[in-house]
Order: sequence, then C-alpha cells, then structure tokens
Amino acid sequence: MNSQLTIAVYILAVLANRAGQGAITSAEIAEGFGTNPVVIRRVMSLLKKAELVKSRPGTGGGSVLGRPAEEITLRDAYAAVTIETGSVLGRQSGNCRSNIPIAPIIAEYLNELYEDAEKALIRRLGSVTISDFRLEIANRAKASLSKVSPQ
Amino acid sequence: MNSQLTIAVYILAVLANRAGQGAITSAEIAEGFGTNPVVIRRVMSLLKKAELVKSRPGTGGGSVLGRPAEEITLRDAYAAVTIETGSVLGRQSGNCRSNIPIAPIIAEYLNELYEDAEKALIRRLGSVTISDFRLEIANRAKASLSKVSPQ
DNA sequence: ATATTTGTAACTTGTATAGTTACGAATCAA
DNA sequence: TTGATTCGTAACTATACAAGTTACAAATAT
Repeated sequence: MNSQLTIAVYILAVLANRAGQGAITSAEIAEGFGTNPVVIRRVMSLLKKAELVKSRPGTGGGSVLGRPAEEITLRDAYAAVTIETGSVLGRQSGNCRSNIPIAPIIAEYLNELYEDAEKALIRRLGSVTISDFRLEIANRAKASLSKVSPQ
Repeated sequence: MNSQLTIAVYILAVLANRAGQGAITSAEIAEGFGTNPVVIRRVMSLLKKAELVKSRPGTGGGSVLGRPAEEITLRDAYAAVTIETGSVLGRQSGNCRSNIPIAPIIAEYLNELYEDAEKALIRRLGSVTISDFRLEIANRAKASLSKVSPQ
C-alpha cells in the first residue's frame, strides 16, 4: 500500500487553504508534511495530469489549485493517483510466485469481488469536497491538540 | 498486499473437493498451488483458529473442512485471514515516515472512508459459499484451458 | 546573467511478504 | 516402544515495492 492519496489530499488542502494568495512551492508543502520535496512533486505531477493543480517553475513559482476547492472531490484525487495502477485498494496475489494456472484464476475472481468494494469507496470519496475535507481535518487537528494540553 | 485470502480460499476449495475422502496434507495442497508447504500451513493455522478446518499431525494426518462447504462463505475466509491485521484492503500511510501530526490525522480520516468500501466487500464475500466458489473456479479453469487448445 | 523552482531519472533505504530450512510435538502403525 | 509421518512455528533469506534522497536539466522571473 502507498500513501499517495494521503499526500494528494494534503496537497489539495494546503493549496485550498491559500487559494488566491499566490503559488506554493513543493519545499513549503514538504516541510508541512514532514517529507522530501521530491515526494510532493511526484504526487503533484499526477494531480497536474488530472488538471487539479497548475504548477510553474522559477522564482515565485510553485503550484495553485486548478479549480475551486468546492469543485474538487476526494474522488478526483483518488482518480488522479490511481491513473496508472487502476486502484489503491489492495488486490490479491501480487507477490505470489506460483506459476500454477489456478492461482491467477482465483486472484482474478477475488479481484472482481473487490470491485464492488471499490465502487463503494469511490461513491464515498465523491461525496467529500476539498473544502469539506479541509474543515474536517482542521477540526480533528484542533481536537488532537487539546488532548495534549487540555487548558 | 498479501495473497493470504487467495491461498485461504484455494485451501478451502481443495478440502471441499475431497470432502469425505480423508485428510489432505499441506504438502499435497502446496504442490497443487505451486508453493511451499509452510506457506500453506501458515494460512491453514488461521483457518484452524476460525474453526473452518481441522488438522491432525502424523501418518494419515492432514486437514479436513470444519463444516460443510455450503456453510462456509468467502466472508468466513476473509475474517479468518484478517483476524490479526483487521483488514485486507489497502490502507493509507503505512510507509510514510512523516512525524508531523497532520499525516496520521489525514490517514485516519481516509481510513474511515475506506470502511464503507470494506463493508461492501464483506457483504459481497458473504454471498459466495465455498461450493459456489469451487464451481466458478472450475469453470474458469476449464475455459482458460480451452483457450490454449481450442479443440 | 543569475537565482529559483519544477520535473524526473537514478540510487539508497526501509519494510512487508513469500519462500525456505530446521526442528520439536503430536499422532499413528507395526 | 520405536520409527515414520505430519503439523506448528521459529528463524532466516530473497524479492518487491514504496519512501526518501541526490543530482541535474529545463523553465521561469528579476
């Protein structure tokens, strides 16, 4: 499993947060998330292909949202990061070294059953916009802070 | 992602196939699947804890189904192999080394959204018994054979 | 021109899972 | 009771994949 979707929605939330205040660099986003700028740029590249963000190199460069945060859902982010792999859900039998024909047949069948699950996930992700998401995460972050220092 | 569910349902299908004809050893099952007996025994151990199979060591030992194949669903197999990890669906942020508090908060939120998907998966798996499964896989295997040599 | 930033290739590191070896414990048969 | 068989599981190795890092060309702004 990878964390590209987590990073993707984080990026979108940060860009939404500063919409209208100029571009944000991958270095800034990386610092906020606690990772390397290249990791951010790799996911950003996928978001760019999906036209969810726009990026520009050079001084004063960086990234901005491609359209309003109210018009981007988590489903869009999911689609962007799964454009190559087809899915973020774990699938069966990727690591299995069996070359007996029955193994891939079973794995294929199970993966078909997983499709129902994926449809449910996509439906759910489609119901949350980046605006919604940003608020929800902000509230949770506030709550988790107050746990540490209740007063 | 792992292939434990694939192996688990394969084991159950093989046991169902030979129900009433004595126990089957992990070596036999492993050969049919093209893997090592220990890999089979590891999954078998989970199925045993869930009482889906019974095993006995020694001469003439091996495993048999714990109850009729019509009374075991893929959901039971799923529950058995996820007893420790909680899920077979890919989840977010397992590999992410970020120690910034926002990353786990986002991952946690996304995982909540994944729960809807998991419920759909479990519902679907619950609708397929090992008997159903065995027939379906047999048909597919037959079909894939006829592709290789159509006559 | 120079500095900044993206985009991406190449490499390293960390981690999870499959596969393997080994061996004690349980069971059965002679 | 002895020996063969099989399970159960620990320990190790091999492989695959994702994250993290380094490096640098290309694009952009001043």
